[in-house]
Amino acid sequence: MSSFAGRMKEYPNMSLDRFDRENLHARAYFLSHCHKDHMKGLKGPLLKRKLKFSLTVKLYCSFVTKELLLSNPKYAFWEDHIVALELESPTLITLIDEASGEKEELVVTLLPAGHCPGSVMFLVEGAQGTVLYTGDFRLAKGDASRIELLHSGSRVKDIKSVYLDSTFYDPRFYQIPSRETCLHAIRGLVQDWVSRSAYHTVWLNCKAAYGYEYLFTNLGDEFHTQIHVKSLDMFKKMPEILSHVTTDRATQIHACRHPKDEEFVPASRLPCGSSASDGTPLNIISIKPSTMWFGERTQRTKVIVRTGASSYRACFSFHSSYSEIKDFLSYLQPINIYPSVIPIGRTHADVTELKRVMMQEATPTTLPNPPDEPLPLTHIPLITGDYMDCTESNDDEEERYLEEEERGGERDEGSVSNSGTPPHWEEFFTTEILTDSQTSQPHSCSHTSPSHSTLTGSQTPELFVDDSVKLPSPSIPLSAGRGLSQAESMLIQSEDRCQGDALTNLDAGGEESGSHTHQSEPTESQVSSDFDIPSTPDSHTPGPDDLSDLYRRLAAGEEVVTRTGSQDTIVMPYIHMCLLHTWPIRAKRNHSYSSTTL
DNA sequence: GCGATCAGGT
DNA sequence: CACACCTGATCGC
Repeated sequence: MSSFAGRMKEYPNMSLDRFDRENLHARAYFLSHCHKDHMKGLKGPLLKRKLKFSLTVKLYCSFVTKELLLSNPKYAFWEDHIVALELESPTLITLIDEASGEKEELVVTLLPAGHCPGSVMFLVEGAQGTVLYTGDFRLAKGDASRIELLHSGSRVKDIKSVYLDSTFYDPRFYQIPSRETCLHAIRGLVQDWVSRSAYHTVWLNCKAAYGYEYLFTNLGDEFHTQIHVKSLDMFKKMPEILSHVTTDRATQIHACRHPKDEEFVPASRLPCGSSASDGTPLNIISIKPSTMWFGERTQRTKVIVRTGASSYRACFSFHSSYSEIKDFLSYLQPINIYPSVIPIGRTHADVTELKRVMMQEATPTTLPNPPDEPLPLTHIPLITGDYMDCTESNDDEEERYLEEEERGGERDEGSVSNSGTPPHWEEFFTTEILTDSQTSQPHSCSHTSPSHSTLTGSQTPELFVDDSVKLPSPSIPLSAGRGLSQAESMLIQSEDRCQGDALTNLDAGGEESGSHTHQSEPTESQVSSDFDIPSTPDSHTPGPDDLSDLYRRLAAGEEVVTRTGSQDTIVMPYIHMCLLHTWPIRAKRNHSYSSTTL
C-alpha cells in the first residue's frame, strides 16, 4: 500500500496520488493511475469545494486514466479540471499561486508505467532538478533504456530523485515470472480446459481493479471469444479492450464478479449464474491471478498452482520484482531514492538504508551525500530467512505445483525473440464512444511499426506443457474441498531446466559495479531497443538555462536542434509508438501537443 | 446522513 | 507473503 504522502521535496507545490491533508493546498494535482489507494481524498468535499473557487487548479493524468476516473460518477466534479496529457510529450505546466500570483514552471512528461491501463510515471523537470515519480510500475529489465525521454542525447538524464514504487523492493521478491511467461501459462491452462467441450468454462477470479485487461484481450484473441465482465462502461472509449469483453454470459471465459458468495463459485456456478441453455451443468475451473515470486537462486518458477479440485492460481504481477527495480535504478542512477512503500516491520530508516546500499551497488564511485539525508549505516539484510532456495509455494495454503516454467527469456513466446519484451498487443484510446457493433474488429494503428504488426497478428504459441499438465478429468468427482490426495493433486514435474539464460540475465543486471555507466547496455541477447540512442561522444550537459529554453520549445512542439558538442543533436518533439509496452494506451488521433499553461 | 478509520475478508 | 478491493462496525460531526 502506498504510503507516499503526496508531495516531492523538490516540487512541493504539486501533489501526486494523494489529495488529502496538506495536499489540499497544492497548485496542481497528478494522478498516475486509477487505483483507489492512489486516489485518497480525490472525491473529498474539501477538494470539491476548492475546485469550485479555483480557476487554475488542474488534475493531470493520461487520457485513459481520465476516462476511467470519469466513468465513476463520484468523480464527475473533476471533469472540467482534468487535463489529459499524451504519453511521452513534454508539457510545460505553470503552477500558479492564486493568492500571490507567483508562478513556477515545470516540464512534465508522462512515461508508460506498465502497471494498469492508463498508468504513467511523471518525469518532472524544473528549477529544482529532474525528478521521476514512478507511481506504481511494472517494467521489465532493460525497459528504462527504451524510454527515450529519460535520455538526453546519448545519455541518461541526470535524475536528482526517484520517488519509487518499492512494493517488491525486497530480495524476497527477487524474481517474478515475466508477463509473457505468466500469460503463456494461463493460455495453456485455458486452452486445455475450454477445448474439451462447449460446457467447459473458465472463471478468471480477478480482483475489482484495473490491470487484468491485457489478460482479457490476449485470451479473447487466442480463443476467438469475448470475456464476460460485469460492465463495459469504463471501456467505452477503449476499442481494443471493449472489443474483447462482453456482458453476454454465453461465453466460455468469464471474469465477472459478484459481491457476495464468491466462496462457492468454483466447480458449481459462476458469479453471473450462467448455465448452459440446454440445462447441461457447466464444468468450471477458476483461475485466480496472484503474485508469485522466487528467490535469487531459485531455478524453478511455478507459474500455475493448483489449489483445489477445480481451482488454480496463476502468476500475475502488477509490480516490478526486486531485480527489475534494481535494474531500473541502476540504469537511472538517481542521487536520491524515496520509496513509496515502507515494508511492514521496517522503519523509514531501514528503507533509506536500502537505498544507500542500492546506490553503492549502482555507483562504484563515491556519491555525494544528499543534504538532509541520514548517513548510511551498515547494510542489514531485509530478510534473515532463507530465500535463496525458495522452491516452495508463496501461498499459505498447501498447494501442488502444476507447472514449472523457467524459460529464461527467449523461449517465452513463439514469435518473441528477446527476453525483456512485454506482450505484443496494442490498445488505443479514442475520443469517440464506440458501440458494440463497431468493436468487433480489432483496430489497427497507423503508428504501429511493422514489427509490431507482425507480433500482434495471430500467433501460434507453443502449447505449454500440453502433455504434462493434467486437468481433472470429468470422471473424477469434482467435490470441491480441500485436502487433495497426492494423486489428485497431480504434481506436474517438468524437468528442472534452469538454463543459464535466466541466471545470466539476472546476474548481468546490476550486481557487479563495472558496467553501470549510463551508456552501458546489457548484451543484445538481453535487451533489444526499439531505437538506437545515438552516440554523441563529446556532448556536454546543458545548463539550466539551455534546458529551460529547450523544454519550452519542446512543449511548443518545435523540432529542436541543440549544439551539445561537436555535433548537432536533433531532439524530436514527439516520439510515438516506439515502445513495446503493455499498457501505454495511446491516443488514437492526431494530437498536437497539449501545451498547458494557465 | 456522511466521511474517516479500522477490522476482517477475498 | 503481496495487492486492491469490498463490507461492516464504530466514531465524530
